[in-house]
Amino acid sequence: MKIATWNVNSLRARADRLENWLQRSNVDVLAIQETKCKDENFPWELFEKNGYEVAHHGFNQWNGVAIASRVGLDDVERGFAGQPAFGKAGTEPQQEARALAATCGGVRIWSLYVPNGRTLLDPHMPYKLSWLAALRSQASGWLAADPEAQIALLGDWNIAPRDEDVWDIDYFVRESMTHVSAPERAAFQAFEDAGFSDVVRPLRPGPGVYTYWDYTQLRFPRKEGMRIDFVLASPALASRVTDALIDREERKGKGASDHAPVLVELG
DNA sequence: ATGGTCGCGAGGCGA
Repeated sequence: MKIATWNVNSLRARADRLENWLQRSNVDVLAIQETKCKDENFPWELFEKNGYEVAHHGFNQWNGVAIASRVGLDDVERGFAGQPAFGKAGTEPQQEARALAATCGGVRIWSLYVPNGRTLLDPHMPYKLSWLAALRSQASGWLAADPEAQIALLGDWNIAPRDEDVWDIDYFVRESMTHVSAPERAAFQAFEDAGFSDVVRPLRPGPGVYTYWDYTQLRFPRKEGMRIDFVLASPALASRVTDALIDREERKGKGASDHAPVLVELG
């Protein structure tokens, strides 16, 4: 079985590329982030005609997560228990469309779009950290309830856990950039401490291996990217991994998402 | 080329 995660940066804008990619990648399950649409604008037929069931969670033009599967799609869950909400001062906090789960081929799949944080001093940064802490708390509970559970936490984590995961760590530190700060890295490490491991890095080690390249500043041709999209697997699932791939080719050309798909093969 | 980007949705925000 082949599972993958991809921040598509708008499903509608990426419909043709996504369809082509589904056909050549041969994935069984795809976790999608940043669909950027509500259900009524979702391209349901794109998935159906290619043999995939699909579940979507999206309120508006922001965020949005989906799971497509051709090995079953059961027990769909929108958001996670205790998922923090966010609202600007004076407005009602909203739980954003950033987490969606389904059981596909015996694996509990989570499609996750972790809040960006924006800047180190922005209110979105404590939101990001509390969001991650709340998810980790839930994920620890799933494993405690069943240590043999096959769980995959896939998505855009908006964290570069190691210095080699950005093209120039000195620049990030000097400019007080997000994604590399100690609290963000600690929030990511907490998942590994809870038993969820990055199953791609051992097979696709850095440096210089990235999943995201900013549209601006010619980041892609300059090979200035970030590794921020991850597949974290529970122990039982991690033991099944036979291969992994970051599809850098998909970042090329006109009309590409700024993220590349990340794939994991299970035996 | 001394700036260099997208997408949504119709001006500015988010990444």
